[in-house]
Amino acid sequence: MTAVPSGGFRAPKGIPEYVGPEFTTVRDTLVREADRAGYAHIELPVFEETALYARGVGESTDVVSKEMYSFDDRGGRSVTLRPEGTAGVVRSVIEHGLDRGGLPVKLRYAGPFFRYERPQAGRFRQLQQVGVEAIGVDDPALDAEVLAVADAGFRALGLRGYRLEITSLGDASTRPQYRAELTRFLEKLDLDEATRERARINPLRVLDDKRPEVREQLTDAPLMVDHLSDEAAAHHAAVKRHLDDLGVAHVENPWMVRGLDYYTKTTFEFVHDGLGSQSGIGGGGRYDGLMAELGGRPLSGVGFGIGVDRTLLACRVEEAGLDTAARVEVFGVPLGEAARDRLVGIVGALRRAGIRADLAYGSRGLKGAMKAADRSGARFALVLGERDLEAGEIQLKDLADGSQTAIALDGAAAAVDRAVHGD
RNA sequence: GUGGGUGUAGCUCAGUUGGCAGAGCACUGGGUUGUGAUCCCAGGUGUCGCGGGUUCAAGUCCCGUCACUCACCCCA
Repeated sequence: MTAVPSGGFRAPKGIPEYVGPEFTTVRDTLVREADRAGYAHIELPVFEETALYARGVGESTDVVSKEMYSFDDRGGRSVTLRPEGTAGVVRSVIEHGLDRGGLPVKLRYAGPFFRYERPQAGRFRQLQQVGVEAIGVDDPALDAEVLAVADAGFRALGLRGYRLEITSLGDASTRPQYRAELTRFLEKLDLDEATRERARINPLRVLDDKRPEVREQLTDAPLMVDHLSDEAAAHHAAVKRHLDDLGVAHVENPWMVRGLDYYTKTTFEFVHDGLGSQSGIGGGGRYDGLMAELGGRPLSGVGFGIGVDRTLLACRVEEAGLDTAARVEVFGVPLGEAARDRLVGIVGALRRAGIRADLAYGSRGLKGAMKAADRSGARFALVLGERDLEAGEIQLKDLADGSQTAIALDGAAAAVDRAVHGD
């Protein structure tokens, strides 16, 4: 990274900044697909009381136990910068009784989340997510819809090099027995102390260890998908059938685990292979117990979170979805002060007409101003000098083919409007 | 939290056994005081990440530190 002069400020560690249109293009494309499926916008607090996450996300998760930005506010209340979105959405649904109307409640959100982690490629302390939640209906078709919305977002960006991995984490009726069986299996393995500790906290977590020596030992591990209740198994089969109907490609990955405790039944992750270690560009699943856990009615929900930062990285890797739109459509090139004064008014009129326009400020030479026009991405340059002022004209130059025509100064904005919109 | 790698111009980087701080790109101006994207010419602003040490001499060697980065872990 570049050196900063002593005394210079820099952004806090692990916090990315976005300059230019790429970030919003990715974020808004993902959001648009949720809008199409009828998800309403919800704007949530960026911090909540700490207990919400401790209870909702789960004390045993790494996110809660060692990655939260928690602090006491001036009133002595412990608050936490939101590490994920689902707990906040569920809290809001309960608090405002949104689940008393028609179900499911379908909401989508976008914004920054915070986790105190060691930064890495695709891993930030302030991460941007787009997410949806559909609460109140336990229907496998809804799981499939959520997955289809995420998939449509990635495809709308032109992404192709990702896959959807899916599995079921079962429900409360058989998970405890499975968990006990897995624990007995893991106890027989040759594992280091840190991994044993993880197994004690949550044995499922060990299943997706990436180290080859651990993976080898896990090939015969009991899997949740083989221990599903009849209901969970039927749900899982139905989700996959709906995905096939929707044309959403997916692969079963029975070793996949989510790091957040609230997931049940359907869980999934979108994986991109071009990103190095942090390959998950989105993930989520169904949560049967979260509403009740947070004091609401015992309703099931399903949702996803997509990492906008990682999706942006994936777009760069695939060179997809990031056609940089021109900053403006028309660029004014004045020669001299009188021309500049007149162009300021014309550019203003163009903007009022809904045309994106800019002009060369300062005292640049003609050549420099033309260069600026070129860099702006504008299709047209409006060149105005003394000669034109005397003739009552302005030069409209098509920067794509170099052709130039004189148009009357009076009503120039309307003429430019016609040229921009194709005659 | 653990383990590697790297810090030189706005960006990407070169810099020999320790001996004058460099290139390309970008930027600004000019060639053409009325025309961009091509071409030619000119122009540089760097605490060589920071602090200490060794040396006649440190971008270069040593120690520390900070930052960035990759992997583990975790997850989006």
